[in-house]
Amino acid sequence: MAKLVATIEPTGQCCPSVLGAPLDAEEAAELADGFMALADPVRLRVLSILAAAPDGEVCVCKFVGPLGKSQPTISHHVKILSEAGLVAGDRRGKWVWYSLNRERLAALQAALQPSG
Amino acid sequence: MAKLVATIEPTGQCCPSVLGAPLDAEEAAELADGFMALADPVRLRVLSILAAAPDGEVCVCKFVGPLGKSQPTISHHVKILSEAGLVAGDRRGKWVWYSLNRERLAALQAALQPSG
DNA sequence: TAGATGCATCGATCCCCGTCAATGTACTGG
DNA sequence: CCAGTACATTGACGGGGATCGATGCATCTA
Repeated sequence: MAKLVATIEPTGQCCPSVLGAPLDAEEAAELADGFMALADPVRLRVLSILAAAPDGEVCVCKFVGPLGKSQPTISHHVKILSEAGLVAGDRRGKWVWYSLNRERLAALQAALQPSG
Repeated sequence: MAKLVATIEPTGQCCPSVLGAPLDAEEAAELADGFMALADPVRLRVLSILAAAPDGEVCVCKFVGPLGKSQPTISHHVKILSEAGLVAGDRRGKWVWYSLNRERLAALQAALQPSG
């Protein structure tokens, strides 16, 4: 096995955590950017659709109808998710297939981990 | 033993999760409200200070200096956290002591849980 | 090459958020 | 009571997000 979860030390910490030591301004700003990307119903639904996709990829056109928003609005939200590192797009001919970055999502999840 | 974690069923789910089945509009809006409360550096630092407090309680006056914001601004953010159910205040004479609602925070954390 | 399709960008609009000074409210102490 | 302290609320300002129609760009197809 190539690499474990970094060899967590008792006192150490791999990522800034809300429940660990008090955050400084920079750490807080970085985490806030991540949660800001999650702070919209449309974006959360985009993520959940991606997570539920059998092959882990969804064409942008599959978001417009189900989410009830215009195509520019969907494109806007997908861009925000992309800039936040939560999704990645892959152009294939006319279509762009987006996939979920589960590591990035796990990092935000870890910031809320009770143990710190 | 009184009550386990609700007897999780393979297909069932206790709370809306971003990584489970696609979220409907209502579930997504509810989760988005929670993450919106986390999407600010000042509020994240308030939470982290509360989490790091030895007795789990911090007087509001202890936020103003370290966070470098005015007293009304701090009061504004604490109110948002309170309305989101993430903190609770307890008035004792002149002072108001705030404490962290770790269950509410854990619920948001669970919504990002990889298993669903 | 012309038209159609999928997606991104632009421009405009509306609304909400973060911030602070000023003020209000509640409690304490003299 | 009155002054002071701790916190909340108000009002105003600036900035940015959410939304959509119109438009631009790339690709496919006839």
